[in-house]
Amino acid sequence: MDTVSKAITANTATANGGVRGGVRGGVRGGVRGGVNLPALRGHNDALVLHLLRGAGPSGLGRSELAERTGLTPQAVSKITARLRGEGLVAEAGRGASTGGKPRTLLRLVPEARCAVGAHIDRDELRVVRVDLAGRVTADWREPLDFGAGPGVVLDAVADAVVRAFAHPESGAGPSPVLGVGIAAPGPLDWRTGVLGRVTGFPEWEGFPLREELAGRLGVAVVLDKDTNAGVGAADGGGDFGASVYLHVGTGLGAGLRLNGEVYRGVRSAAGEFGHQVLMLDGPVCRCGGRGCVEVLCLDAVARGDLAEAARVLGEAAANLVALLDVDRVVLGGRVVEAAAGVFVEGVAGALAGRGAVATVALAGRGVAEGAAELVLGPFFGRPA
Amino acid sequence: MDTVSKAITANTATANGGVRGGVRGGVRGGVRGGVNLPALRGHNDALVLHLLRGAGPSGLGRSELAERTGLTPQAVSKITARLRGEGLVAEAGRGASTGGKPRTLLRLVPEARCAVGAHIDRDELRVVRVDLAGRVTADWREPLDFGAGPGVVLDAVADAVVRAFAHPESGAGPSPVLGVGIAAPGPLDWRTGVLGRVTGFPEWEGFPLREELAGRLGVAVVLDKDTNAGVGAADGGGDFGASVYLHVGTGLGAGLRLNGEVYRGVRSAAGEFGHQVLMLDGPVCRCGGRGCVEVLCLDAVARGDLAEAARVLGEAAANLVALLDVDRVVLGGRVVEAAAGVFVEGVAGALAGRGAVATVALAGRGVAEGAAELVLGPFFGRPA
DNA sequence: CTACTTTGGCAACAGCGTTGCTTAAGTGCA
DNA sequence: TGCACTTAAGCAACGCTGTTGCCAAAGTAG
Repeated sequence: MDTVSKAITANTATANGGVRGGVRGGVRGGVRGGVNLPALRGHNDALVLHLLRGAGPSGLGRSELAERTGLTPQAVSKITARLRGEGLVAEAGRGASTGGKPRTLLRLVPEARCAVGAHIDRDELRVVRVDLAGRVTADWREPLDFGAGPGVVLDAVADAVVRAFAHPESGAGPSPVLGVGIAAPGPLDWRTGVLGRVTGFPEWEGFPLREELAGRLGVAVVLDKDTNAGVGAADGGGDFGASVYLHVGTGLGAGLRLNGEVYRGVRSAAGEFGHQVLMLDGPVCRCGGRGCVEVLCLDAVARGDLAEAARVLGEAAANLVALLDVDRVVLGGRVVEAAAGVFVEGVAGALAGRGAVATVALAGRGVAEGAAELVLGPFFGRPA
Repeated sequence: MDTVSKAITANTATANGGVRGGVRGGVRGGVRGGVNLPALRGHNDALVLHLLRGAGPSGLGRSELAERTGLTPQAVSKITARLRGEGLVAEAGRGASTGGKPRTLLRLVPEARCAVGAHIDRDELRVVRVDLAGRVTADWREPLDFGAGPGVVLDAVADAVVRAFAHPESGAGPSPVLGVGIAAPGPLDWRTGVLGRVTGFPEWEGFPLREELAGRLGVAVVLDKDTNAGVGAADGGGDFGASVYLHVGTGLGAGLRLNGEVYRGVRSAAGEFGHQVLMLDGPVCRCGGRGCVEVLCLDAVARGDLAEAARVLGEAAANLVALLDVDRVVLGGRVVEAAAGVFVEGVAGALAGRGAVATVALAGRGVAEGAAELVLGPFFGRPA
């Protein structure tokens, strides 16, 4: 097992509440553990890779890396030499001189590794293959009947992912795969990878999707709610901001990204947005409550009053922005996509003066990209 | 400057967005930086101290520390030897044998250092001195007119804190002070320590409270909103839970604790709870909005309808619990304290079946204790 | 052509946790 | 009482990390 496979496997194990030590990015993360030299090295390696990823193809000089990491230039030289040896980093020409020897620029080699992301939706499967820079190098799309149950769906997903494994990178052959990220309808337990009671699909309750797929595919698999993958994709680069992804489809859901990390809550249940009460003693919702955003918003959609639906969504979003001091609100889902302008305008209106901007998610494969980011994130040192 | 002063000063500097490296607990934290050997050592030291703090006076064996940190027993021996040399850790007898040599227990020495916390309320000042275990070793209370402005208030706070500095620990003399934590009415910028526009007290806007106090006192000062200090105190021990502190006083505010850490948002403005809209197009609130929790709840209180106030508060709390997947809701503030039973019952009712419990905060000095915890937290490796 | 500045590698070093081994201090059984 | 076994914990040597001191390389500025 090479270093990278070990890293992602161990990281996944960490996500599972287990092992630590000796992994790239092993210092930060949920488990409050001790740090030894391999963990230290993994952290610094991942940090440098992360900075180079952010710099793009033009790259960064060693001295800039030193300044931004707080390490000495000599330490950066050693770290980058290591990473060049692994093929993850390459030289990218020289920068402009600032009065002395011009710096040698370094860049991430995006083709060195790749990740696969899959979005299991209620009626469709989307799979993407992305390189280390997060760029989509191939994508697939096919109909899927989520209600057909675990057996059928698992076959379809496994087939599509294996196809993605074999897909050649631009020019050369396929890169080593870091792992597979899966986005599925919630609720589900992110730590164990077991599905919960998905509304309308009781046959999935308790199904260990992550474990089953990992067994079939033989690589690390990370499973998360589609809304969490969505918020990860919508704002992949930001280090510390807070953003919210609001999904309006058959229901309303939210993905939260706080301090630059997806927030999942103590039971993986965070982001329950649809049943926020917005009108005390209002109309009865299918959840049994009264005056939930979902019933107010979707009823308005059903009546054809999109402006009212957007206003309701905006008010709920404003609550969320005020409570969590959020930067960005990203809207997505089929209802929004069908009338993006109306919804963005309505939400932006409610958010006026609160310091947050409303945008609309790129339709289609965004959630699948976010699923791939579930794998890339830990590789670049984000807490698993 | 001794190691500890250096640690807390540097940690405070980190809170301020600046320096890193060579500090206790230097590995985790907001700034995503490189890790060198001193930072690694600081992290492991802080981690061991944290575990010993949680174990209380009975202490922990070296092998348990090894297991819980993931480090080797030998590494733990070296670390604890260092900490014993600094007087922070001491032996605490022997544990029961499990078939071999019984383990030598180690415990935190709470008197080795101390911290001071101050709660600046609108009409009262409370100051506590706490030891490393978080126990209050002395507290003071005096009337304060926050509206008298920065000059008068600063004098009063500085006097009270200096008095706390000199207070002898039980038995021996005063312990070295790690720093001072200040809780003040929000809004304020936690990173810079500058106050914002506090409702009803325009003369405080833009006042650099943290800097001014640090200059006068000559020690590290951390400033945070009273609600953030409140949530820190309410659940000081928990490592990973999520809890919310809801304060009902002249207004409604919330402190959020997510993944075991106080969440402050991108502009230090998180926890804006009072103006969550709970009744679309409801009664007009002083904030200009309509149907905010604050106007609904406080109007009910004014009418003497505490049950309705509690119900409204409960519904808003339920929104928050659902959205953030929170463990615990802690209620505080004078309105709650005046009728704790009614409010706990009302909120607990709304929370039924959501997996969160409602409790009431210890009245009085709780926020000041939380302020002291702002200083202790970084010492034990919590992100500053 | 001659300073001067900046970059970045080489070599020696200090300090971290780890490994291998030894000693200490108990339990359990004959 | 004696012996084997188990667990705890320290000593010494070690490997590997980033750091420091030094020097060569490669530009700019006059």
